[in-house]
Order: sequence, then structure tokens, then C-alpha cells
Amino acid sequence: MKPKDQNKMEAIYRAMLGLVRQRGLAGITMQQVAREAKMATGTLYIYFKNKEALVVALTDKCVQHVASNLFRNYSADAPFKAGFATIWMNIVRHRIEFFNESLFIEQSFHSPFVSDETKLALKKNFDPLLLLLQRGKDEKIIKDVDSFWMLAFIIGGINEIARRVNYFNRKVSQQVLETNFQLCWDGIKAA
Amino acid sequence: MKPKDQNKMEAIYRAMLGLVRQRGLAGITMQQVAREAKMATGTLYIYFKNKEALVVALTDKCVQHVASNLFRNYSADAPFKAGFATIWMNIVRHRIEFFNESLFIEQSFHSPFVSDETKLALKKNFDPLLLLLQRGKDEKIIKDVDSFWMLAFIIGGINEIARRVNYFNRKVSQQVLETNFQLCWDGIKAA
DNA sequence: CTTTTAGATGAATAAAAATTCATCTAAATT
DNA sequence: AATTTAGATGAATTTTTATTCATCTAAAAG
Repeated sequence: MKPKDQNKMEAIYRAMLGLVRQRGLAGITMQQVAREAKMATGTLYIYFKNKEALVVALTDKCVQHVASNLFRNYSADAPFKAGFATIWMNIVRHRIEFFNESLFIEQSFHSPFVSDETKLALKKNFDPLLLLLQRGKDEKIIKDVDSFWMLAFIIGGINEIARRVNYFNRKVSQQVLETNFQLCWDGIKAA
Repeated sequence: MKPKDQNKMEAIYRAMLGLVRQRGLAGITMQQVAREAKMATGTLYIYFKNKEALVVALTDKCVQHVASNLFRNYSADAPFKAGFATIWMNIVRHRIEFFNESLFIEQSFHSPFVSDETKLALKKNFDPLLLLLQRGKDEKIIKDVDSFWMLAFIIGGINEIARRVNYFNRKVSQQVLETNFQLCWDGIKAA
């Protein structure tokens, strides 16, 4: 027998992400996906039961991918600021490099397909960061502001950086990232 | 002759915004819009040539609506911090109250329909704020950071507040808004 | 009050998109 | 090398969705 080609699956995912970025989830047809992934439409149905299953699978994959990156090189033992900086950089780099994935997650969350569990899973990805913020507050290093809103402040800035890098085709040097981190840090640090 | 019913147009817009919020642009059909707006499908085509025209018209309307709110009560003569606070509050309130519109703009920008002019118009909405930021830098009140990134920092935080208010059904008191403003302000103010 | 004109309706039609399937490979097994 | 099994194809089919249109109002004009 002929085995399933893992490359095909990847090609389908890549095609989806590219198309969602340029056309939106609303603009995607299975024909387009097949063409973009250089295969016959029927082949899509060997790898995925139907369009819904494809969207769901890709959403899960993207959410997991986020999870695998957020806390890379982070140790809960590190000093607060160093640990926070590590996570901040991880998130911003991931959002920039895999912007299409972030966009896809956002759009699929507003599609008729995605389950509440998946949405919850994404939210839970940030739990270790919430823990760290609590520690920072306990240690009086950062302001005593509800973590829910502080996280909004942190993540919001990061998201918008990624958006602008991609929409306006801007380059971000390490220098620019550090400047942006400084804005965030000065915002949260205790007075 | 019977005149066009302005209420119908509004009903169509309202239906669209509601549906995009819960289903995404990908999940919308003209049948659904008609049902939600309590009219026959054919009636939609009296007010809009086709689906594309409807999306385009609503996008323009939303973009204009943003423009009409951002600088309400703002005077370029006000002291820097007061002026900035006015604009910040205007934006955050608008994003919270008309979250569905923001969402619709975002999604329609990724549809196959919306023109570059419309996208540019949205961007231009922020020009007076860019001007103010430049003034703040000249007066050494805020950090000397590229306005492009400073705006990302400011807008990003605001967007995420609105998102969380709506997705997690959180109430925001004036108190919460002021706390959030403080984070932003401490971020941008000169050291 | 009658006529005219354009809005409103929703079933019928057309267009677009998802999904299937008969047929054709290519890889693995014997 | 022959056989078997499952992947790959894309035209054909089914399903869904957009759009039209014959018919029916309701408002304005005369």
C-alpha cells in the first residue's frame, strides 16, 4: 500500500494559512486550497473528512504551536524581569513569524466551526504568565493591577506590533523590539 | 411612489454586524441576513446591488463612524496629557461600545471585497493623534520613540481591552479605564 | 379617489461551492 | 514480478447560496 504523504498535509495547511491571510476565511474555497497546495480537490478529502474538519484540525494545530513556543527558554526560577522579558520576546517573535497562524486562529474562532474547548485551550496557554505576574505583584516589582487587565495591556501591544510588521511590511530589529519592551515594562513596573 | 425605508437599511446593517460577530464573515448567507433583519431576501437587493456592495457599504460606514468619534471633545490646544487622555478614552469607549463594528472592519479587510482606499482611510483617521504624539516628543513629555511603534503600543492595548470586555463579558468602570490609561501613560511618558 | 410608481415578497432560477466516485497510479507485500 | 492496497485525480454530482422576477402592496401625486 501507498502511505499517506505527510508533506501533503503540510501543504494543505500552508495553503489554508496563506489564503486566509489574503482572502479571509470567507474567501476560501476547497478548489482554491487544492490549487494552492498543488493537488486535486479530491485529495483534500483523503486527508480531511470535509472543510469543517480541516478548519478544526488546523485551528488545533495552531493553538498547540503557540503553546509550544510561549515559554521556550523560560524558567520560573529566573528573576522576575528576566523571566518576563523572555516570555515577552517569545510571544512577540512567535506572533511576527507565524502571523498567518494568529490570523487564522482569530478568524476560525469567529467561524461556525470551532469548539469552546479549543478556545479555552488557547486561553490556558497563558496561565504560566499569569502566575508570573502574580509573583511580580507579590514582590512589589509590578503594579497591583488585576492580572486580567494587565495581560490585556501586555498582549495587546504585542499583537499590534505583529500586525503592523505584517501589514506594513516593516522590519523589526532587536533594537526595535527592545524599545517596545521598554514601553511595556515602564507601563507595568511599580511606581 | 413609496420611499425607501431608512430603517430597513439600518436593520440590514445591524443584522450583518450581529452575524459577523457570532459566525464570522465566512458564516454569513444572504438568507440569514434577511431573516435576522426580518425581511425577504429579495428586499436586500433593493437596498444593495449584491453581497459585495453590502459588505463594502457597511465597511465604509463603520470606518466613517470611527472617524466621527475619535476626536470628539478634543482640542489641539489642550495640554498634552489632557488631550491625549481625551483621545485615548474616546477610542477605548468607541471600541467597546461598537465592538461589532471593529470586528466587522477587521474581517472585511481580509475579505476579497474591500479597496485599498478604504484601508487607507482607516489609517488616516489616526493622523491627528500622530500629530499630537509628535508634539509630545517635541515638548519632551513623552519618549522619543518612532510614532509608528508608539501608536502600535497605544492602540494595541486599547484593542485588547475592547476584545476582553466583549469576549469575557466584563464590565469596565471608569475606574478600570483610568487604571488602564495609567499603564499606557507610564509606558510612553519620558523617563 | 384613481392612478402611478416604487418598495416588498418569497418561490424559482442561476451560480458557486462542497463533496463524491470511477478510474488511474505508486508503493508495499508476498 | 505479480498482486494488493490505498493514495491521487478531476470530472460529475449534490448541496448550498446568491440573485432574479412575477406578483403583490403601500405610499405619493394629481
